[in-house]
Amino acid sequence: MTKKTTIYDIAKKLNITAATVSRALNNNPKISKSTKEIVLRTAAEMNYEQNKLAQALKNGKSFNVGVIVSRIDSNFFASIIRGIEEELFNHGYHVIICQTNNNENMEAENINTLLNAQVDGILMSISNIDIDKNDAFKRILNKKIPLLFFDRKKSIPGISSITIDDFSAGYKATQHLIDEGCKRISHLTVDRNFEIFRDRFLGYQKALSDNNILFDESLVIETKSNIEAGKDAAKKLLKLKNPPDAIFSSSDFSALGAIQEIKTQGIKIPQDICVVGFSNEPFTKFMELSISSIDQSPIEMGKTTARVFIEQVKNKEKHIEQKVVLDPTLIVRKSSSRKEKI
Amino acid sequence: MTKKTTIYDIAKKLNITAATVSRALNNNPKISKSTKEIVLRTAAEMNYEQNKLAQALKNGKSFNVGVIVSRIDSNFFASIIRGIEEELFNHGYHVIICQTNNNENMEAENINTLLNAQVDGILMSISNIDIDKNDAFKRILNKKIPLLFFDRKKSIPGISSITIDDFSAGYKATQHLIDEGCKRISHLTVDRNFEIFRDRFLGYQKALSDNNILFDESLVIETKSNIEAGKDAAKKLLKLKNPPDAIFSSSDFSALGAIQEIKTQGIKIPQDICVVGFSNEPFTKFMELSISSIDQSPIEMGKTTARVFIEQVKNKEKHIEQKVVLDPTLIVRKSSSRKEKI
DNA sequence: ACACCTTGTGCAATCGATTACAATAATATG
DNA sequence: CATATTATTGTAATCGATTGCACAAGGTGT
Repeated sequence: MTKKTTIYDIAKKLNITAATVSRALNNNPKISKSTKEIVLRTAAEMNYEQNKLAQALKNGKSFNVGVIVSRIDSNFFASIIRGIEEELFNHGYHVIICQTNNNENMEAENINTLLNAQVDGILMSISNIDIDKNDAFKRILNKKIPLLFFDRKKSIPGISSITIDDFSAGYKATQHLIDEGCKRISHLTVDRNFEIFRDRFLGYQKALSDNNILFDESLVIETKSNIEAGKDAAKKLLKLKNPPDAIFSSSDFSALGAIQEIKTQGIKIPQDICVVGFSNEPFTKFMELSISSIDQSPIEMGKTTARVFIEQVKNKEKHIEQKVVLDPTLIVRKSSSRKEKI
Repeated sequence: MTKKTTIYDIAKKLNITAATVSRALNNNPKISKSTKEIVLRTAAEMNYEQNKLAQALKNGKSFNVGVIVSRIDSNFFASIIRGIEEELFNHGYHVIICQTNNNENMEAENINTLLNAQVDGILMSISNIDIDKNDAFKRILNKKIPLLFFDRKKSIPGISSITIDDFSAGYKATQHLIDEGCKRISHLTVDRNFEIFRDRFLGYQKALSDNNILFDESLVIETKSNIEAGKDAAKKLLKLKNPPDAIFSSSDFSALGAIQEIKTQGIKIPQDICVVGFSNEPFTKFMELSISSIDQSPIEMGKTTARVFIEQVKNKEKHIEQKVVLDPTLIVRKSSSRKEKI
């Protein structure tokens, strides 16, 4: 008796039609109360469980949503996914996760398999920039299922996105450093071809000019987002004839690397150099020399993404493009607190 | 033309049957080369993509696997899921994630919805202990789909599990502390009703007795796995007439809390008190006073879990119970290195 | 030239649920 | 009491792909 019971089994047992059973289970008003009762009771007795697959095939709705990120074992993405899952769960959706490892081919492959699996939508943080040539994207757009970008977006007409205001984040961080008395502020970025990194950079630049500080490209270093890269960047900066008195990094990891290198060289943080990171990774708070950082409220970002998706599913017709921009929060900690706020 | 093309569309265009198209696409040897060629070409031209849902309904195989954890935004679980996803992707499976937040009802609910979604297997880290009364489990067992436990398991005949050797981990950590010269070793645990915590405790006990150190229950504190709890535990311990000279914590977070409290009280680590945590959370490595910990190689655990699942799917008949026990690694860092190894 | 075997396709049922339309029974209306 | 109306249930097609069985055409052997 491992065979699962279907509505046909119930129908046979009650000498009625599968159609009636289906209607009774769906609480169709056309079915009499007595029939509904007996069907429900019998279904329970027979341990009936709806086969979502059959249902999905019939209605063209799988109640599965694909989420694509570069990697899930990053606190930022994991938190976003947590938010997405929690929100979608309440609407009966399941989350299928895919990782690209920043590989363009994986991205395309994931999109394709998700589409074949008939997901009802795809939520993704884009990993590469030159997607246009990639026709996996065309497939999504051809199907009418919602596509949403979170965090890393690409500007495509009609496609909604949920991001934080990276420009504002860059501005806030820089302004804060200026407020702490810093004059020569360096910026560690990753790749300014990406909107998010360019915007952070632009915010940084704007804050400088708003405070009449001359922008100096030699203080900007493009580097990877890891500790080693941060150390290397710090080494370069400290070798300058006129080294910086602050570092605003687009990554907590390179910020940490920079801090380690700076301390190794006997330079004091925050007295000699202030440091602000980005993403509010858990470790920034735990350090003895806690690291100031920009919080992107990833769980909220995930929930918002999910909510926008739900909206789009409900209003199939009005495919309104939404560009939700969340406000980042600067979290000031010891690495940039000369004034003993904390 | 947003309508997706099916094998029927291809069939109509070529004046053949859908059956033939299906066989051609599946490279069935009964189909002539010429037919195969034209079918494949036409399929490509028409942008045909297989509807996995229909296929799943027919074969009873969805190629979806459910993964249930308490929360995804924990480095440990996220890494496991990363491992699972990477491994299963190569076999064409997708991963559906569910979170229970350690809520027994959510656990049951997730299992039920996953089963209704016709997943081909469920991989989970169990969150509550008294599952027996819960009949969601019976449903899994009644269906013949594989159920696997990772990390937190429950001993159920016929059910495989992938865990680390928690006893060995507890033993190693304790032995290490003893080797560093510690005599009064405290243990922070969470809930010894869980196998994993009990085993760590038992390993701790065994190491003590193997070294002729008297076990003292007053040095064992059951506490939550967070920083505050760790601080509180440390306070209690330091108030003892005879305080410990080492702490082995079943959680990196409470270890961190304990460290913070100990330092606040002006006591030196590792000179006065050595500390070893558990899980090798990323922050343990980043701290200036880096924290010794037990690495559970979560990615490997995830991959192994996925592999065992694949095996079970392939040998449907031989439902061999496997109990894979991975070897934990003690990572010695500053918090317990009196001998300046690092 | 006839029985027989290959090879390649078509026919039709199936997976499980949904739903427009038809049909029947029950009740109401004049 | 006949007809109109309503309440319920049944019939059958459909979603898209798979597959056992039947069948036709061509080839082989005698």
